[in-house]
Amino acid sequence: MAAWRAFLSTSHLLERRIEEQLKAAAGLTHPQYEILVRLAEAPGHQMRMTELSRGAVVSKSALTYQITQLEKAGMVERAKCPGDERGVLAVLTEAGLRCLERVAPGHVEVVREYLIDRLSREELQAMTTAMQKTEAVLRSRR
Amino acid sequence: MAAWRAFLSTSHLLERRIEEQLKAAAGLTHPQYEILVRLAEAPGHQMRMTELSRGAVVSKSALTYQITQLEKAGMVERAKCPGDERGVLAVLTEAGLRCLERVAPGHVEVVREYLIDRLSREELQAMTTAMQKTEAVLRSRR
DNA sequence: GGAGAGTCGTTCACATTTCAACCACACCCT
DNA sequence: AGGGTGTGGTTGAAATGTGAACGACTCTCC
Repeated sequence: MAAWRAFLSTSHLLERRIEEQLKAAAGLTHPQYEILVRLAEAPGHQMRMTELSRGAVVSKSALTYQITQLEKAGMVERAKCPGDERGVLAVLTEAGLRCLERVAPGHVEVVREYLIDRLSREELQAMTTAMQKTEAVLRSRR
Repeated sequence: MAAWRAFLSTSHLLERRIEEQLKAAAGLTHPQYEILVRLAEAPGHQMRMTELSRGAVVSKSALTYQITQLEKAGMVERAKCPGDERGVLAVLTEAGLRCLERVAPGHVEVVREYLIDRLSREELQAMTTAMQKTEAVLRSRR
């Protein structure tokens, strides 16, 4: 259980640290940042709402809310989904992409500083496979 | 960065799974459960508010809220702190302890099922030290 | 070709978290 | 003593998260 305790505390502390950094750097929340990242990686810089919410970062309704926020900030736009009349596409705007490019280095820096660079290659490897195993199980269960 | 991605997704997914289990088993939220656990472990089943909030589980004001909820549920009581007139002690009640004892096995089961038991001894060890290192750094920084 | 079941995104009501401001008390220092 | 500073806990407003319910659409299968 020590493992679990450490995991829990660390993930919360790290989450806070990241939130703080992102807020300071660009006024973004962590969920918002994750959304931008995923959109930037998607082909055409766009993605279906449901698909986006499956990233485990946010629930469906939280996503609706966050996309609205990002739309107000001019970083994302909604578009009709061709071929599926109910669907909505979230599309990254130019401004959104630029913002992401501006913020990403600082974010990565924090993650490295507190997590990645503290670990040996073996530890990092072990943690990654551990996380991936668990992730796979959790995803398959629902 | 794959490591980070995996870590992030997994912690969110796991968090949801746990929340779901606790809610079903006892109508508790995860933060509430953590509070009960820490109180149960504390000498005299009691702890200062601020100390409790340093566990990284919740912020000060969130703690005030949660303790109020737990008080309504009869699982915790507030008491004056002898020797410090401003202080408040959160005290675990009999009912709170019984509830915890009833719920804990199920909770532990979930954590084992999804995280602990999926890992080899070495992986578990590596992950634990990794988490502890990071935790130490994060705590020292503030 | 149409009924029923499932999916998509939004909305609602509500629970919770955050941040800043606040009051009361403790501590320090002379 | 007693003023300044710090700490402990609470509060209020605002932001965000959740789950259930909804309306619109698609799909499947007869």
